[in-house]
Amino acid sequence: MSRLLQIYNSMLNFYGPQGWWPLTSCKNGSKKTDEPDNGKGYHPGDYSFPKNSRQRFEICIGAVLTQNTAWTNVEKALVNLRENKLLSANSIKKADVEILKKSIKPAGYYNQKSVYLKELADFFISLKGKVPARGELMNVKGIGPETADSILLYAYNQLEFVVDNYTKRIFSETGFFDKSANYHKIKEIFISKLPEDIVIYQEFHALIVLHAKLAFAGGKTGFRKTEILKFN
DNA sequence: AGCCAGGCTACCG
DNA sequence: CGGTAGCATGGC
Repeated sequence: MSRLLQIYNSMLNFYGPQGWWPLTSCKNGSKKTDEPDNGKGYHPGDYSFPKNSRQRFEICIGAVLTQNTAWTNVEKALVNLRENKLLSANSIKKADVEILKKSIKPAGYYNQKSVYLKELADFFISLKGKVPARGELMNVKGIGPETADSILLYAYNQLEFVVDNYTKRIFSETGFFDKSANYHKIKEIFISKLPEDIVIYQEFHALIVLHAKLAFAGGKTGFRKTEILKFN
């Protein structure tokens, strides 16, 4: 077993399954899967999401809205979008851009992100339900490597490992690769050391984010190696 | 009062 | 090409 897989198993054992991607429109065990959840919207241990096209699209726009932005702010934006009936590709496509901006304002960068959401809606509609290729996803303005992989992994259950700043920071400081390693290089390292398993890809990224949030919490001072090494 | 958050684009040399 | 300023809000 690779060291990365050992770390994954330890983290999963310690924190438990995270149930990413969080959906405001899912309620675990509920028959009505398109109604607002009264909890956080997570579905730990249930890998049957997204259950429909609307949930798939919600993951896509959440992936854009959370760029360099705390998820708590994204949730506020998603609630606003829901209240304004703007959680579907068709409604965002038709939406007045000022209404759209106002809805997503809590998630920040609303001038940029409103354009990104419009582009994303057009693209989503053009897919007609098909799974997008990574390259065409990245041709959509506002979708870079991480957002593309998040969408593919969580919205389309494709085997793409997601590399974010936390992943880079934690695993470079613990010697898995150099700090200068680029996105593709880091992604390849994880892919080469892990089984080809969607659940592992989904949970590992979620666990890394959770762990990083806790390890860095309140802390300016850099990441402490002992925090990740305890999972070794 | 700052610093930070699950990045990306555009532009710089 | 690699590097980085700018984008914006809310939480701590």
